[in-house]
Amino acid sequence: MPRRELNERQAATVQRLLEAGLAQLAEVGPEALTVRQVAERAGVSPATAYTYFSSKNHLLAELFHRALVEQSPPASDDASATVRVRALTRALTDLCERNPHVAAGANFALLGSDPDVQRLRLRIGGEFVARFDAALGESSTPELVDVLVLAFSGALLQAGMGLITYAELGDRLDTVVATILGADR
Amino acid sequence: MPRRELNERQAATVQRLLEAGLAQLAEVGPEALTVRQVAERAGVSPATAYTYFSSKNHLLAELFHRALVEQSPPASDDASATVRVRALTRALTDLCERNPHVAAGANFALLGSDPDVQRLRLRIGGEFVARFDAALGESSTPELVDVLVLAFSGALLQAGMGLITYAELGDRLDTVVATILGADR
DNA sequence: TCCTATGTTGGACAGGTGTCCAGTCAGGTG
DNA sequence: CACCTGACTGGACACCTGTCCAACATAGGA
Repeated sequence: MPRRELNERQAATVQRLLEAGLAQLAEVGPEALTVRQVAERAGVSPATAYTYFSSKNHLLAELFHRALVEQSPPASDDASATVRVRALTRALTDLCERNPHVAAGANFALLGSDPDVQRLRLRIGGEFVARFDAALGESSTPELVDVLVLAFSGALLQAGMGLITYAELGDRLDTVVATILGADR
Repeated sequence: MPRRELNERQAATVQRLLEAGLAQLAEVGPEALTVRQVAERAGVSPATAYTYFSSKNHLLAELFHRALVEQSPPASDDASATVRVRALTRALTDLCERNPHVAAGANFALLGSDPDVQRLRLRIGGEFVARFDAALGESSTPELVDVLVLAFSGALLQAGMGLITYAELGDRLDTVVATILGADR
């Protein structure tokens, strides 16, 4: 499986698959999306799609991962940690709000046991930790980062399950951040 | 679909299905589990299984829900809210630790869009909220309950994804609870 | 005793997943 | 120019899910 070191032609194929995945996701949502549809949309055979993405979950997870890393974290230099962390959660929830299907797709895709999904899961988790740590700045402690990341994942989960909308998520997390950091600093 | 008001015979069938589900879950895990295997194990036809459980996810979610409500929350009357909340998280993580397959099953089952799953999701979410609220006692505020439930779901999620073990979960949540309640009360 | 409601069955169905592999096709190399 | 390597194809495969429905069995009422 040539998942490393893609040549130009392969990279183009992957690109087309990702774009087709995005389009298909927006049209039919993550559950109804099928790998074969995406392949057809990308003008590629299903076998080829499975050459680059080991599973539907892998494809969905990759779409989320791309969206995440393409959005660089806000470089807020406000004096208050609360403000900086809120800027971060806002940026992340806005991302989900703008791409609700991608977020929803990631939601169940990331639970898969496929090794490729596992890899992405770790990357995404690490990215969250790094961003919260950076936002906390000198206020950062392992405990605070941990709580923030856990609460944030929990919030994403609830949004993914449809208990709250991604729009409400932003406001709700403002309160959460205040509650966690409020008395503490 | 007679999902309400089961007569004795039906209740017995459901019971056998749930027990078979539990056994199968312990043997092969949530992903490899198939409805037809469970039906066979229960000595029942697949069609019958689908009469009572609208999907594999529904079955898994029901197993978790039963485990949850069968375990009554600890009636700790310690003076400190932190201690009481910790007693609660301990009880919950112990439950998951004793039934890791059930917890893992619930983990992806509860993300499903099946209406029956949705119903259970709300019930389970409500149960968490009620228990945290009770554990907080007079210290309870909507914000605190919210943060605790979010962090707790996030933690369950991470455990379900295999980032941490259910055993570590207990210790980790002790720290989380302290961080959230620590300065605040 | 017969009859009828109702729980259960078996098997077919459409559609999905992920795998496999012999075969095609184009571009760079000798 | 002929060749070969490597990306891509297409179609079959095993197995899953969830649905449907005519047929069957087995209670309890007439």
